[in-house]
Amino acid sequence: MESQPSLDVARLGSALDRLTRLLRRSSLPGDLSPAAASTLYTLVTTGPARLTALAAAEHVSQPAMTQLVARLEAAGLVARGADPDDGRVVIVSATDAGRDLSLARRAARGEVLATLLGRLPRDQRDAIAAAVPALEGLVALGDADPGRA
Amino acid sequence: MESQPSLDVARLGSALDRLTRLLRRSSLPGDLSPAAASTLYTLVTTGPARLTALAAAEHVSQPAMTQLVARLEAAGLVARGADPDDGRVVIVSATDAGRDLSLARRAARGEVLATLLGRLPRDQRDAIAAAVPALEGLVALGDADPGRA
DNA sequence: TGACTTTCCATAGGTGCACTATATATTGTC
DNA sequence: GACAATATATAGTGCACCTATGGAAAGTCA
Repeated sequence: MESQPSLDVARLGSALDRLTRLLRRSSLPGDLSPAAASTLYTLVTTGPARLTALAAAEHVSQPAMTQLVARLEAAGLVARGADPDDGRVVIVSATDAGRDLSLARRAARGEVLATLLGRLPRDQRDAIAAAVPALEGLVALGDADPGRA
Repeated sequence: MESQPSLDVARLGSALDRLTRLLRRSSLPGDLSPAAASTLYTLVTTGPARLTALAAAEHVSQPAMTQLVARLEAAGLVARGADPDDGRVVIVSATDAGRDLSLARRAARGEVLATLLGRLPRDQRDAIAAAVPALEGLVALGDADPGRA
């Protein structure tokens, strides 16, 4: 463990956890479960996907994704289509309403974050801004290596 | 909104969300639900508390906290005690086993984070280290103002 | 071609964990 | 000693996940 005194992973982990719970309980439009919101977000940002691929991407079982998509479809947020080349697969895509809702939620969460950030001292705000690419890099590493993370 | 081009709140929010989900699905000892883990963590770090206070702190209903504490008690992680001055209240405290488990989970999550951080370029790692106090400040702001966040 | 295996999705049954509404017990007030 | 307020427990309900299994379509090979 190359533990650097300047980087306390326990503090970082705790702060990340608490910050996310803070954002999660902020009121967002749409009343979606975390998994539903994440799935919709994935569909909006990366385009249509088949059910099994979605389940893998969201780390839920395939039956859970079938149910989740059924709920989203009932809410008019996604549509199910057929693959012309393979009669088994279901192609899930976000509807216009789904896209709008996802973007609205993203914007609302951004508002909350922006409000909090605006009350932070300038140097701390700058420190967070400087860390954003690094945090994204961390996520990319974790996604690429699901075994360890 | 004083939107600075250097701080994309949407990117920050997305990165935080994905990072937390990454950490959440990493295997931790104890098999606790997120709410249970958070409650145990609160008890370990801030000491014994009454049921209603715990429910408020964790943002769940009082019956949900009653159930949660019952599960934690059955697992031997917390103990329920009486208040000598008020026969109605239940004082919940972490047992030694609960304290050990919570610390072990915190350490395990730190390990995962440390592993990921170790594979990040030095400058990015430094950027995250520099942002830790600011992230903690953000959490403090959010906790102090539950209305907006 | 026809049987076998694989892949993709749906359904069934069960569980965990949250919620609202309500009951019970204790405390403080008049 | 009623009465209101507070702290917790119980009942009933619903959502969202899981494993196990079923059925349909596609690929494989004698």
